[in-house]
Amino acid sequence: MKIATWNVNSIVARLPLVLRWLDEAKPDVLCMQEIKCVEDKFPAMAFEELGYKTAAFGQPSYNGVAFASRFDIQNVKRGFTGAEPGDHSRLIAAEINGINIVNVYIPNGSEVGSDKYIFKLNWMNRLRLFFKERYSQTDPVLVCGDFNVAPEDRDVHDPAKWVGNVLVSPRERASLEQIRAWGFIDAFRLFTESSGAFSWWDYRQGAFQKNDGLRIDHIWVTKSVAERCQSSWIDKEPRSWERPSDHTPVIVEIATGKE
DNA sequence: ATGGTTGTAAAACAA
Repeated sequence: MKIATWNVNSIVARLPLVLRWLDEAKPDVLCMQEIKCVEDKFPAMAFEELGYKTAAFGQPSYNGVAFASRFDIQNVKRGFTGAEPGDHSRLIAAEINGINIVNVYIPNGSEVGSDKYIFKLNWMNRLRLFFKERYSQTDPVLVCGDFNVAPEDRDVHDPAKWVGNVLVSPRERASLEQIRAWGFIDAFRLFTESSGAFSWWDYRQGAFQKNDGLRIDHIWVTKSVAERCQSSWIDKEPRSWERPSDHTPVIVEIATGKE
């Protein structure tokens, strides 16, 4: 079973690339972030024509998360429990083929110390509590998405250049580690220890051509899922296509016993 | 370079 995560940066603008990638990479599940549209505008039919069911949680213009899956998408949960009006659409969870998949778009944070930075840290704390209240560490749980944090310096092309910036600041990294410590393992790091593997490159300054990127998109799994992970990798190719998202897909292959 | 690029949506704002 192949599960992928991709911040598509507008599903309406990116639909041709997303469909092309689904056709070529053939993941069983694609978790998307930044769909940037309400559910009514989500192009569900285009996914159905490729054999994918969908579930989306959107809002106008910003944020938004969605699943596309060859398997049934069961027990869909949109947003945190106790969500309030005006909350961003940044989390969608569901049970897919026996795995509890939580698809998140963690806030960017803008600048260290800003209101948006505090909002990011608070949102990450709510995410930590979401796992605590909803799942057990022995459950098969997979959380993936645009975490907007590079966990370590080896996840940054030029760490010195990023000191003092969001995505790498110590408080964000500590908050991310608190989430991970509930019971997650970074699936990508089960298979690749080296630096230089990134999932996002800024649109500016030819960052992609210089591989001046960050690894901020992640797939984390609980122990029972980790034991079934067969491989995990980043597919850089869609970042090189015309009119790309600034992110590229991260994939994990999980044994289900049905293959 | 207080710039640079892209998306939404129609002027800033978010990333």
